[in-house]
Amino acid sequence: MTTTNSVETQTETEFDHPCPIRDVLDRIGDQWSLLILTTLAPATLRFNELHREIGDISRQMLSRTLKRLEQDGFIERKIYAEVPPKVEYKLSPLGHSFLEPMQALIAWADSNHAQICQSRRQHRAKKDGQA
Amino acid sequence: MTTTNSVETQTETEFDHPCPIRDVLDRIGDQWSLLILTTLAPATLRFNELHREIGDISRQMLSRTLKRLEQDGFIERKIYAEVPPKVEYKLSPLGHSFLEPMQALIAWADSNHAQICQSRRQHRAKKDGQA
DNA sequence: CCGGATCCGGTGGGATACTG
DNA sequence: CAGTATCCCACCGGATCCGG
Repeated sequence: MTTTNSVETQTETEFDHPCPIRDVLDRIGDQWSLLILTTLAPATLRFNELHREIGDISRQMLSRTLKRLEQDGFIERKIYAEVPPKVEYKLSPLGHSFLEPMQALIAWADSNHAQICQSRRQHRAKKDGQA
Repeated sequence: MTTTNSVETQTETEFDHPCPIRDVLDRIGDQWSLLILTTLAPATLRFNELHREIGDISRQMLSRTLKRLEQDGFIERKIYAEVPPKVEYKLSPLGHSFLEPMQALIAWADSNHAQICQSRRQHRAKKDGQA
């Protein structure tokens, strides 16, 4: 196993996660990262445009998630020295390349979501029947 | 946006998540699901075999995650009416089909992990330089 | 307009002990 | 062997208020 969380009791876990897959998924698996990336895929957007576009995200989480995505190199942030401030976000080449394999997964999710829901209902039915 | 978490104040969120991608990622994005699936991909395993194989997972989480994966139809569980008990876990067809697009993502993570780490270090360096 | 700071609840996940 | 029950903490994410 490539886990090895052994010694590092650090609260950081910021860089050099030993397992690439885990590392990537930890970043992408959160509530918002992927949604932001896909929203940003077709267009460069400003902060509040993004906020309106996504709708049900708090400004906090948007800000926080954007920062992480930027740190990880998925998106690029351009600040215009204007008043009022203007900040634009866009995907980096890395971000775009990430979305390619991700598209396959998204397509899979779309195709198989119904089956998953059905499976859940069946198990739910069994349980209710027993109880 | 397809989020619509509107009314459902239920603690469950068990079935019928409106957004397929979110739904799938919520299940798969946790610490253990994917690791279990990949471990189970090449071989059918018993509970404790799985436990040893993964190593740093608690039995609780193993049990809990297996149950969810089974409910969602990713794995199948076969109980042998023996003493001592014997339970085998294997991927379902759905589970196998899921791993196909997932492989692409795993490959991507492997290829680009170094770049992500580097990007993190650069940002870290910037911050430290300023501070 | 673009966020940061703070508070606070829900949940993921570990440790341990117990059951069938 | 294959789990469950309980406790407990860390962290994610929402709400709100504040600053540049």
